[in-house]
Amino acid sequence: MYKVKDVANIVGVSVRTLHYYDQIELLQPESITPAGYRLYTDRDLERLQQILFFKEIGFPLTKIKEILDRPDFDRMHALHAHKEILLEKKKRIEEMLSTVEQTIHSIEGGTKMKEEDMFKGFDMKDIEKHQKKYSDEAKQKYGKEIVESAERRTAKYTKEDWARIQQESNDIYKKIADQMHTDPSDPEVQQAVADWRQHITDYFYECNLEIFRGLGDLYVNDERFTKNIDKFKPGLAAFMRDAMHIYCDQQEKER
Amino acid sequence: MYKVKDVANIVGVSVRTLHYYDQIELLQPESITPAGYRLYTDRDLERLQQILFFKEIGFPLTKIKEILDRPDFDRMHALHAHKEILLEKKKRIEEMLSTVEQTIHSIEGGTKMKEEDMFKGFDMKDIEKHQKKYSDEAKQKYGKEIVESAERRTAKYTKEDWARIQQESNDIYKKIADQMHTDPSDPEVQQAVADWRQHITDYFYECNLEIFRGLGDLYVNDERFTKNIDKFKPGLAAFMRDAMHIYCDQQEKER
DNA sequence: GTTGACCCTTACGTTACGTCATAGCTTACG
DNA sequence: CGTAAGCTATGACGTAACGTAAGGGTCAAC
Repeated sequence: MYKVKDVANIVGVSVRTLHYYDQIELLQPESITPAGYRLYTDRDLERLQQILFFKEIGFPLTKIKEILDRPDFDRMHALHAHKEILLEKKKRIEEMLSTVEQTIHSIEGGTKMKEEDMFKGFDMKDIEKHQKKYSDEAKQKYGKEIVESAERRTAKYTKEDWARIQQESNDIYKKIADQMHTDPSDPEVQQAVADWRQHITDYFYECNLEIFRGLGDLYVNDERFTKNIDKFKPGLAAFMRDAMHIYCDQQEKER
Repeated sequence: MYKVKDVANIVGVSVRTLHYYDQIELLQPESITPAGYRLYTDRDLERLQQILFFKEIGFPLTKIKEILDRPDFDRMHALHAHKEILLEKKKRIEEMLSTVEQTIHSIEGGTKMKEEDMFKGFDMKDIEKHQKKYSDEAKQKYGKEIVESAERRTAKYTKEDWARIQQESNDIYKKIADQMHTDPSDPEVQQAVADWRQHITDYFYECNLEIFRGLGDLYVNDERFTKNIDKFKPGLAAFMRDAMHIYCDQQEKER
């Protein structure tokens, strides 16, 4: 029979932790004295030890309770699922690290990094400017008419409209960026690309396949586009161009 | 002038988040209507964008507030410090992953993994067994007398005593493990090693330099010791042996 | 019987919001 | 001009896993 502090010293946790585990019914001492003192047995200590093992590998206490309270619980499945979670977390942290390092690097490099470069454009003016770029480029390549019709349409948009449009386009970018580990011909990617073309058609101009293909090229040939797009994820611009080409090839074949 | 929902849509955060940022004075709208509506300006949006950048790389909001509120704040230092934190987290997760994978592997391998292998010894009996190992080994190498005197002493210990002793020895292991990035000759390490010898002398037997040095060798030559010690941190056993050797060399020189 | 070392419960603080609940404001429509 | 839809606001509780008092019993020893 061990009292709280004995247990705490033996396994190296705090008394508070034992109180808490008692409270959430994760580890309740086998007996209690008339004075209310918790008395733990060796069996309790074993359970605690198991709790600590699962805790060490990052399981939340609720899961641990499930695992320990139900002997039929599929530990193997739990471990695999948990591994996935850990891999996700690791990826997140690695992304953070890479961003931090890039930031440190670009400050050290004396580039001094204007904030406009550092952050994605977001407000109405930025979106307009962004669109202007498209327009100018498009003018040279596909004639004025389309562009002017686009400008007539965008001129009417309220700031709420712009917000929604921006949001929607961000979503598409993100969806594609999330699929960069697969192939540009992947059905999910192709669906997102189709959405992207539809988005442009809906909000800016009738985006035929010729224009769409040219737009894809623009993404890698014009560094203003490349930089902006690659902010979502490095390499996204090139990936999108490939996906857009594949999309156009397939559409043309279908006719 | 944007209302909360406009801002939320534009930058992709929730209204609640904006309320919260207002509350903790991280981002307060430039003006408020008579009805209490928050009105954000472009300047506010820029600040929000910066907040999101630092949040993305994992800074806590309190730090972000410091960074943004004080233009003289050393961002470079903050970034470096933050990088360290991220590296720590990454290490933790990688350790978890490795343990999870080991566990999965040993279950799959049909080894079925007895709990004694899976968990560190912790209770009184385990500690005693653990000590027995020392005793047996010591018997072969340094004769019975010392060992028997140790056993006479340890026989008197209560479970509280054992708990305290175990706790203390764990602390020493941890202290040394924490210094593994430095050299075994590092003063802090050497101090901990001295503590370790004192610990053994205090609670088990008069640990002279010859015995102490031999004990260090045991830590890497006997896998029962190695495995137990390396549970604190892989490589700890070897590191301790090196540190103990250096300690003994110095002590012998001083005479 | 009085220290001193333990033990107990209660309860707030932590992080960054999500999720109601309740209620006031604004705007478009009939 | 009334009203319903769609905003907005302020609480306030919940989350995870304890840390940290506060205030107050218990037990063994001197």
